[in-house]
Amino acid sequence: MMICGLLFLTGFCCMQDSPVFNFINNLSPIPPPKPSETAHNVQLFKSLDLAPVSSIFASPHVNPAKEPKILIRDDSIQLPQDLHSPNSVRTRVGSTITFRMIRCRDIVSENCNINCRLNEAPIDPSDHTSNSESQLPQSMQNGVGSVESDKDQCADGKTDLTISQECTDLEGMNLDESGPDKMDPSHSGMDLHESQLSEQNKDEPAAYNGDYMIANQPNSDMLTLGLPFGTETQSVNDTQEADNSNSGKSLLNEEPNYYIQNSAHEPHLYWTGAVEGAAVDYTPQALPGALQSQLMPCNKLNDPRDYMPTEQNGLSQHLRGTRRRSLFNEKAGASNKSVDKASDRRSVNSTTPKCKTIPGDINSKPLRTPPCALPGIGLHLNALAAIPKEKIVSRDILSNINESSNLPCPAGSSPPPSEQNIINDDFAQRTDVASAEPSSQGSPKKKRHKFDNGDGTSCKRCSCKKSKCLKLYCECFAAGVYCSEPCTCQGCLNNESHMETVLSTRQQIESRNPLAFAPKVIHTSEPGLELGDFNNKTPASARHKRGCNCKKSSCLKKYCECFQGGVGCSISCRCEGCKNAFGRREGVAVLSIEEPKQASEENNACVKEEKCEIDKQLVIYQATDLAPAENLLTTPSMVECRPLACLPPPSSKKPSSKKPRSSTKLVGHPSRLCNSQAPLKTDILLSQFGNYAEMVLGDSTSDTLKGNSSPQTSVKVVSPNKKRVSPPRMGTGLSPICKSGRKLILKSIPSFPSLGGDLNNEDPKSKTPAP
DNA sequence: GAGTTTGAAACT
DNA sequence: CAGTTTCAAACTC
Repeated sequence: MMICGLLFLTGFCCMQDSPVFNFINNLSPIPPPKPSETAHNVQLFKSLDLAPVSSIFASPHVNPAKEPKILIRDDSIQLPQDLHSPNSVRTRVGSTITFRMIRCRDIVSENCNINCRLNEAPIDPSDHTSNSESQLPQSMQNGVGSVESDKDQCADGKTDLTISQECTDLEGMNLDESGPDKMDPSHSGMDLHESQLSEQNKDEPAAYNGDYMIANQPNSDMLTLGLPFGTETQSVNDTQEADNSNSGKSLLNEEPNYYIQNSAHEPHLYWTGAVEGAAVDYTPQALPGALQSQLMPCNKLNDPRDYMPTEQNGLSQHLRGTRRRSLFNEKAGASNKSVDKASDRRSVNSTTPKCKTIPGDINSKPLRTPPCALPGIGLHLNALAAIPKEKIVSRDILSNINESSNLPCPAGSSPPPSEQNIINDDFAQRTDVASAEPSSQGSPKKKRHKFDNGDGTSCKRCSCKKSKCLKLYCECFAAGVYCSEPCTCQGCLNNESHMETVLSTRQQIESRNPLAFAPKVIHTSEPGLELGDFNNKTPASARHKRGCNCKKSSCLKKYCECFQGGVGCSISCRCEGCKNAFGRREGVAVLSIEEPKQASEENNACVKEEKCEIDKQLVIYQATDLAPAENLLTTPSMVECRPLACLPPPSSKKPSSKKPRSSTKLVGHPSRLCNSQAPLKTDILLSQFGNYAEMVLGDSTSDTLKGNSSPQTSVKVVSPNKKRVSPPRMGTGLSPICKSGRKLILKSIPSFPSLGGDLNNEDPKSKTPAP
């Protein structure tokens, strides 16, 4: 029965003709990439599969219009019937993006909560199982949205909540999952779960850091989810009811506000949402990556699932992690290790019941999922998986995303993780890069394992001492995220409690340099145009926006932003003796000639090595069709879309004071956006989002996300000889994730303000805060 | 883990 | 805008 139901749902979702699909398409200007379709399907599928229980009710907050589950959940929540009505559905759909974002948030927080509950709160396994089981069938029968079934499920209490949360997580996860696998009926169903579970157990020790868990609860949305353990059972029902009143409205009607508020209060939440949104925003090239990254975050979110015995976790993570990961990982063993570790952490943490939860602690560093955490990834790219509470997005994820995005994009491509991104931050891109370096340089040791996404989106862990984390020196601040637990900073003011200070500081910095928070790597809409094709392989499309000024590092070390970002140096660079493996800037040859022969020789050697590695990576990507999208490498910077950065200085943006290049497009990391957003106040955030999104979407969307480009771009990128934007940045995490979902998100997401001059966007003006 | 190096950011 | 200082990451030992 379940299988049939799943198949039915997936089929439904897959159907382009389906109202949902149409609706989605209408929403987003960007043509949904094929992956997206799969993603949707996947999501639906997962929701059903993974969480039969989940179907019960996702967190009341989140009601993805798209997903039947969500609807169901809402119903369970007692949302107004309107919602259920076709109309209601549509409304939701319209707000889908928002919802999704919320969900991401919720997912994270929820996951945390869930974990805590699971661990801490006594739960009757029998109940849980029974619920889940029973629910599945119901959900199946009910189809997308049987309210009643949901309600019933909800009635169960804790168990239900957990389940629902899981479901939500799953949903989020679904996004991540690219999906073909998921789509497969074979995979779907209990079988998958079992296999996955077993794998999960193995792979993921499970210990989730309580820290991660901690986060969101304080917020209203999360409140329900975040109920104190002790009160969980009762609270569940109560909360649900309360949520019903609130959630129903807020979610559907007030989504924007809701979203914003949450974000404002809790970076995490904000992040998650941001992440998705970010994905949307990202340039086309970036988008794919971004989407993935977003998904990744979601995946990371999934991590919580890991805790859960449920099969779901296993599915999402497992699939993602193994496959995607493998792609990147293969590239750089080191990176892989880092990723794995990150994943391990998560799993471990997740498994461990402990929730450090500090229900109320907003300030406390939000959960960061370990950047590396991303399923496949470690996190971040910091971001998602690990998403620090505040930073949520792990660069790992981002990195993953970025990487994926980069690959495909290269031609045109794009972007970014730090963390992830994502969640993470360290992951992909940076790791890749790092890995590349070591190989070339042979200094494997040291690269810090930050969870960088590549660009820092991923979980960044700063260790600021004097800057109070209010300067660009601070990665967290620069990434637009609040400092979180992993940070070892002193006198940190980059937290929610000092939100105003943070914002004002950001504004100051932006007023000084509108692009200060912009992604460091720019992807030109047309590769090679502005920047010109440098002899090097790096596609002109992705270049360091500003250019580096390296002198001693020869652009072969992370000191070089270009290198760090996995992009070649561009004309704008003022570096000396540039040996950037990703592409030397023009004129470098001359410089190199001038330079001592030794240097040149060394450089060449290094370059060759790096190239080889890169090529290998590229090949890998090529090999896997999906990979490109997922893996698209994005430079870390790319990954990092920072919403905050996007925020136009309140007063006025300086047109392009320094760096902005009219033609070039900024690629932001989705994850990053998310991150940045978190810290930002809602108003600002909203406005930023819109603009930012526009910026990103404008050009890039066409390329990567739209799906049009994806294949081609990926291929181009891959082109063996040329080192393109090295995936490196992208971070280890390949988070294929959110490919499809992202698009949706993008549209829904308000456009972000364009960055200074770079962005052509109209947005700055248009910024219209969300209602 | 401590210390050094490096280059961006901040400041003047 | 240029030069200097400050800063924290990257790197080395």
